[in-house]
Amino acid sequence: MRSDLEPAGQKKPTFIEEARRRQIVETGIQTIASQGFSQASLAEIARKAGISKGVISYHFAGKEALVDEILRSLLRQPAEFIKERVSRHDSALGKLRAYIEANFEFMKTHRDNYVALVDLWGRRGSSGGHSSFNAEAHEPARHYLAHILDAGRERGELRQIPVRTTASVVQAAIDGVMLQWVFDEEAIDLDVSRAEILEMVTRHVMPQATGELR
Amino acid sequence: MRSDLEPAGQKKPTFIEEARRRQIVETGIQTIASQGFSQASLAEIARKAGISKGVISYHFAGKEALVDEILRSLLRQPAEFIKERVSRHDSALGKLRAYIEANFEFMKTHRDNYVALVDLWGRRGSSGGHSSFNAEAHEPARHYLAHILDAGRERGELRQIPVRTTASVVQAAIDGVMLQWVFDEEAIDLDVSRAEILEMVTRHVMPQATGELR
DNA sequence: TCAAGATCTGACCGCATAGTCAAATTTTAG
DNA sequence: CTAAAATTTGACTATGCGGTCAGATCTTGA
Repeated sequence: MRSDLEPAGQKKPTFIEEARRRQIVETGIQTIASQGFSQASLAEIARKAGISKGVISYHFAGKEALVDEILRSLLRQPAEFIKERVSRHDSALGKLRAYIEANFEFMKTHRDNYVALVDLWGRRGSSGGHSSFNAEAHEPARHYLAHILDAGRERGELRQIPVRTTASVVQAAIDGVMLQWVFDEEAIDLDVSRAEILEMVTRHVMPQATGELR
Repeated sequence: MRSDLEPAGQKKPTFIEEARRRQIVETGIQTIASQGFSQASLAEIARKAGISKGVISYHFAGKEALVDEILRSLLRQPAEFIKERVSRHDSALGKLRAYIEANFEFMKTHRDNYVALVDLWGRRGSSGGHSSFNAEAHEPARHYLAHILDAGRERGELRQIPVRTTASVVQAAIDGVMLQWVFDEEAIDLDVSRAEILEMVTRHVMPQATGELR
């Protein structure tokens, strides 16, 4: 018998347990990306994974729990990649630019992740209320960016920008392009969009260039 | 008996026909916005509208057709509002700024529209393939913005920017903020975000300027 | 080796859904 | 006014879903 309710933290996540969960999550992402969430039934995911439907119920408390795990995976992967890239730089501007570049680089190699993510954006809890998952999901990114900007502003490296708002807008530009690209891959050139955002944002936060303090 | 297949165009959309369709579409939007698409069954929409479920089937070919009409409504309304606002200006910069401002103004007064829209973004056709609806939906906005920018560039009013890409990025920033706002109304101040985007975009497209206001 | 637990199977259940339809009711038009 | 057409009702069907479960199979550890 398995239980999600261990006394304190995880007790013993079996080898098989971990592997199966990973497999099911991964297959779930692929299924959502290729057929849409509405077609991603437990039966279909199980079929694609080559396992019985009961296995999913055995390893996950329910579909809700599986989708939560999928969402966590979709958010964790790019976050880790981006943080690593940002950490290679010291200056605020370098970090900011690396943040934007890493976002686009991850996009290019993980399209399915974002197609699935957009598909899950519309999700709500079973009850009527809003799922706070999405709200909490984008907050860390804003906070992380704001931290970078704030450090640069303190050091006089950047303009006196409203860091929280600027962080929000920078993330918005990235997300917005990603959305258009998910909807129509042909219509958006990620490299060109990345360069444009980099230029625009750099102009926006730099103290001099051609502009000056607000 | 009613038929969607008239010889050429609509023949005679009855009074009741039009009114009922409007009512059902509007109730559908409210239902999706308040309870999520997954809870927006035909039965629930009918209940909220105070009509029998069969009425929906009578006036719409199926749920797919209803959702298509809802999407068209969600896209048409802001588009009309924004175009009117933009048309009041003559300069490219004026039109560009009016475009951004009108987007945010419409958002503030029509939150349900955007909550519903985000909920419908993940939709696909019943078959596996991608719904081209979303792809086609954002294209007109990009085209419209690009037209404004191009005119301004030709006239020397704006920098030599890549108009299509800039249009895409400007729209992206708006959409991205809208998304964050839909997910977490408290976390986003639309007025502040609007001002920030206006400043950033103005700096980006202006030939020189040291960052002044309109 | 072998018992105990972990994992898996496939049939099954209850339920919500989209869609149908004959009959009832309302609106239209001559 | 009245008959035909348009509209509405509510019960009905078929389908697919998430979830359950008894029993089969595999893994582990002493």
